[in-house]
Amino acid sequence: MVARGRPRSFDIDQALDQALYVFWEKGYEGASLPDLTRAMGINRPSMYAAFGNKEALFRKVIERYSATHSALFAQALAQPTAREVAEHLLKGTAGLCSDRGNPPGCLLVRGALSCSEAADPVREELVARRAANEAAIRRRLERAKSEGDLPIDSNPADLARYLSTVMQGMTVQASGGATRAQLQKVVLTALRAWPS
Amino acid sequence: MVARGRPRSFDIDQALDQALYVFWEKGYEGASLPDLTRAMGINRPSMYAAFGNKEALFRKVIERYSATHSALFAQALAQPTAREVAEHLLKGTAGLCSDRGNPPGCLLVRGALSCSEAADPVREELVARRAANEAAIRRRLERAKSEGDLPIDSNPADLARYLSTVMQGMTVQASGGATRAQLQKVVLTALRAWPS
DNA sequence: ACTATTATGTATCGAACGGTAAATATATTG
DNA sequence: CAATATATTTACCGTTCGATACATAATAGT
Repeated sequence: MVARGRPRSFDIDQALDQALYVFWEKGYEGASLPDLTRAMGINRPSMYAAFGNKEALFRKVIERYSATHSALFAQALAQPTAREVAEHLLKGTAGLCSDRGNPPGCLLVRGALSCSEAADPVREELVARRAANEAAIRRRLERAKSEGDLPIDSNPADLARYLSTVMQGMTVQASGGATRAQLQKVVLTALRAWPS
Repeated sequence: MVARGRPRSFDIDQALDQALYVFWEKGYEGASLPDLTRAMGINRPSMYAAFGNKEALFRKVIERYSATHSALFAQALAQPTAREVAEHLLKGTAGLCSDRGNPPGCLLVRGALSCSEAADPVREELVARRAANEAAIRRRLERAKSEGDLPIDSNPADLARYLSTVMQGMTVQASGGATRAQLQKVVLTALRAWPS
């Protein structure tokens, strides 16, 4: 498969990164095509030729976002104890949510929490990805419990949901202007609920 | 001040309630004027005559929403101990977030978490109201601390932010389909972080 | 050089957006 | 019964939305 025709004048991944930033800040529906193409440095037909349409672009952006951040996620789940898993997840989220280089909070939450019917497929995709992340935490905690790393009366599903809730809440906090130091204190408080 | 001219054919508060429901479900930008006027049972010029424009309508809806729910809020803050304040806030939020009669979660979070620049004033209004609610919790906990109802080494601001974070996280959870039972378990876990 | 293929730039599409002008309907006041 | 005042209805405004048709530019293969 050799390249034919006029070569593309922009880098796909670089353009996706620019689009990511816009979607992250404004959400799926809040980001207009002029917003996106301006940030990407291309014009509309080039975007449609390369990515299909707005929704397909968003899905590719989400895919890229997840791939980038799954490393941090996987690293947290790879911690030796459940307690350290929780710590890494919460502290990592606090760090991400207060990274001045990015819009505040998590794209999976900000992307389409509420929207018009037209964006429902996108909203459901984000719901599914949040659920998948929570399920991954739950499975890790189930393993921890079977290893005796969590008390016999603890509930991995409940703990996973609690962690997800606090992480998602941090996105709202960050969107409201919470600082890194403030989020880190939230993490310390939240960890006091962890079974010992 | 006596009524003159043709009388209004609809009830203002009832129309606001219908608009509330639409904004609650779709957010400020996701709710279109046809969505709103259809739910309100009136046509566009009547809406503009009665409320001004879409943003003014939203602000009146928010005002009404806050007034309705401030009762629940005030009741929680009126609990005798800090522990009971936290319990009431979290359990009340879990109940509200999983009320099948309403869209899932809190309007102050769902209304405009991320949006286009055009909706920034509305987003900032919601940020301010969330901050005001958190400040009210903080003041109640400061009082509790001064009354010896909270440990001397506890931090009311941090605890208030933690409660806000969990409550806001529950809105995201509810938007993702979490059930009442699941949210109640989140509350029980979250309360284990509470200082004794 | 010529053809085939792909990307880009311009100019535009129909639909939906928030918002209104103007005419008509329904009430109170004198 | 006018005269006045407000509400509703219809039809429409200009703008922005996501998405494209079409002509032009730039590459590879023969």
